[in-house]
Amino acid sequence: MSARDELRKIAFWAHELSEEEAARALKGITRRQYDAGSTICHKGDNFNAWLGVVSGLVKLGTVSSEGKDITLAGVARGGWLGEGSLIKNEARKYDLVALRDTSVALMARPTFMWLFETSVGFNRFLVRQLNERIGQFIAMVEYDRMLDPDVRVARHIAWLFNPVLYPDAGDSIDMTQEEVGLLSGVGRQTANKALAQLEALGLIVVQRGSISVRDPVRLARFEGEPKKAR
DNA sequence: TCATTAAATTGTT
DNA sequence: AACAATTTAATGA
Repeated sequence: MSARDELRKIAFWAHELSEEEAARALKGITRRQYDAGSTICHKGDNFNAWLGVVSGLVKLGTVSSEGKDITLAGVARGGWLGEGSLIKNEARKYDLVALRDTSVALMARPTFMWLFETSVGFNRFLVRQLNERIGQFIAMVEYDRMLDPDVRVARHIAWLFNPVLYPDAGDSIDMTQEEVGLLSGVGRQTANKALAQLEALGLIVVQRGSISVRDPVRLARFEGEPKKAR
């Protein structure tokens, strides 16, 4: 099997690379397993690798001064993160925690830098990913001011299925309603109601400990139930 | 394999 | 936030 096909199993951007680049990338990647709840890297660590989520779910967050757990984003399987800290060669700004039993791929910093400096395809992927994330953050600021919890929950779930960032995510994700709440910045109880609402609309299917998306397009565009029908 | 118990998750107030 | 109901996991006969 070619290096590119081999790499494709854990990294969807493999098709952007030449055969030589893929071979070199593969050599710089190691695999590691994390149990549910375990910390992959702490804020402030010098985690010298670029991280890909092969299976499971990783939470990006911090702990506030009062010890409250703040979830900033979820990264679904297929997602790659940490290029910012790698490129700038600085300490991690957030904690990374495995929410489920999670298998990750770690690309050593020298390998990452080599790809970054030599591979056009790799940079195409990086730019696409950054662009997508910026769009997400802008949207987050935008809807943060209209506090419809159903919309917040809908967006956050939809983002976990972003086809640009996580093309291999499939259509279901293992998350409790409490985790949905943490991710969306609403209480568990609110998350519960929102999920029920979204399920009633046929956008998702809620199962115990997991959520399946039925209509990703409408879910991402969901803007709440209008008070008056249009 | 089945029954019992503990733990986790969910639905409500 | 607290409580009850439900589902899953773990244990041991």
